[in-house]
Amino acid sequence: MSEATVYPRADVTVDMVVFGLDPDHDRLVVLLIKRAQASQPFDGYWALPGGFIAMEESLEASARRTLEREAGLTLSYLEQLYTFGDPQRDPRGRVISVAYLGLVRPEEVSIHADHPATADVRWWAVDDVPELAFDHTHLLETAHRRLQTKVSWQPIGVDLLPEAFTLSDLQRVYEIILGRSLDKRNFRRKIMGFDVLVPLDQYRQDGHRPAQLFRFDSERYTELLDKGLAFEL
Amino acid sequence: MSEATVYPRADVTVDMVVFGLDPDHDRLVVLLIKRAQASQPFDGYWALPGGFIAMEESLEASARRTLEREAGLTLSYLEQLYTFGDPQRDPRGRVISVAYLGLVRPEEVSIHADHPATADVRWWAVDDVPELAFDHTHLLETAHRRLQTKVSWQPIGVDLLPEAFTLSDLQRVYEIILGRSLDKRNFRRKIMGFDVLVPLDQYRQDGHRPAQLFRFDSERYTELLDKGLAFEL
DNA sequence: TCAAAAGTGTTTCGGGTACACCCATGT
DNA sequence: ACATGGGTGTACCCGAAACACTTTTGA
Repeated sequence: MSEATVYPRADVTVDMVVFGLDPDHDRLVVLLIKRAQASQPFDGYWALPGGFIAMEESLEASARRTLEREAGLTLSYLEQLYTFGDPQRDPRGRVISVAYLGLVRPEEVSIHADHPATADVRWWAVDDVPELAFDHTHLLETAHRRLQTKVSWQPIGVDLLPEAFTLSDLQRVYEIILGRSLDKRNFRRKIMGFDVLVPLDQYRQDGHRPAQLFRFDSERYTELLDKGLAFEL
Repeated sequence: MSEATVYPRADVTVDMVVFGLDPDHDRLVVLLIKRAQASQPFDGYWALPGGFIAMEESLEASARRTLEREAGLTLSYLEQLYTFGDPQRDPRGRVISVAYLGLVRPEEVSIHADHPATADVRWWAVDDVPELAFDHTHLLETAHRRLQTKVSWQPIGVDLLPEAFTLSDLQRVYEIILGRSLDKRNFRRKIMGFDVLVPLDQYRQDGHRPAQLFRFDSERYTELLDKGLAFEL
């Protein structure tokens, strides 16, 4: 509620916790950026991608732009996570960070999968990240928890998969995120009961019995929500 | 992630959505402040209490201080709600608002219950608030929804009541917040099953059969959470 | 004695969970 | 023929929801 103000102002940044799936589809990965050797503090540390907000754009637009600029990525899902404003979180001064949680499809993950050892932008397995700059380890943990709870009442698992996917793919996503195995029959019954997956006229052929491919029907999902029906697990 | 920066900076404020209970214990109320007639824009409109963050204090501390300063209130519950950063939300310039959701006990509500018609700080029934300044109607709706969902999996209903309360008091709180009536026997069984209410050696006498008073045992509740047990409804 | 709120158990129903076998394909 | 993942149905159990009467007090 600013009257013409004389208050000193904090910097406002957006930090991004972007999750994807390993090419092997068996681990959750997160996008990190290596800070330049010359940039004090935390030089050489890995950190979450982020950047200053622009004056004329919304926070969400800042989030998407930042990611486009720093990693050339397009998100399939984006939600605001939390705002971190501890006065000590950045040693250089008061920086308030609005953190966002993002998800990408596998095509996007492959963008930085090339030279993992040397590149300064790369995907890291979530349970094997190095020590991060600033309070970013804390942000990452917060995002991971949020993903785990959210996935069980919103079908955001599909945003980690290609447009067309099999039920086993989807189950694997849930198992990876939740960190426990699920019963195949119960999972299928549950998911199909929501009536938000539509079968395609395609099957995946991979040396075994072909698997039915589905796509997520987001209109149907919106209908469901409006009707007050809850997606659960 | 600021390097020594040349970016223009946005203002950062904290806006507070503080809920309480009507003295009659039958409505949810929210604290509003009337903007001075001279303060463009939205002069004379009612608005949520709020203020600029101080450079050396945390966001949460800013929230509590703001409320203390503008209304002399002490909160029994406080949580970050969401950060609103639409470039157009304040016509005077870029203002990013970190919104907080707060709850107060009935003693605090009575502070501004005196001369409701004339005072410039007063409690309003949530489903009867006037048109608010800025995007505050939107903030209020967001907070109200959050309260409704949160109350069903965290026992924050107790933060709207005095230290000592009866089971009927607590049930009424839930009914007011959720907007529907609950079965008395099921409610009691459920609540007592969590083992977080301890009976006091006191009864409330109000012209009818005396009612057992309880207090909320927050240590026990923390234990529960650690054991992974979930409070539900 | 009446009005008003406090307090108390049992039955029913539905969803969650556990569980094992056959099918289609490629090698 | 065999290995690999795809696909399907049923029984049990527990927690949620529905439901009505007795008790205690003040007026």
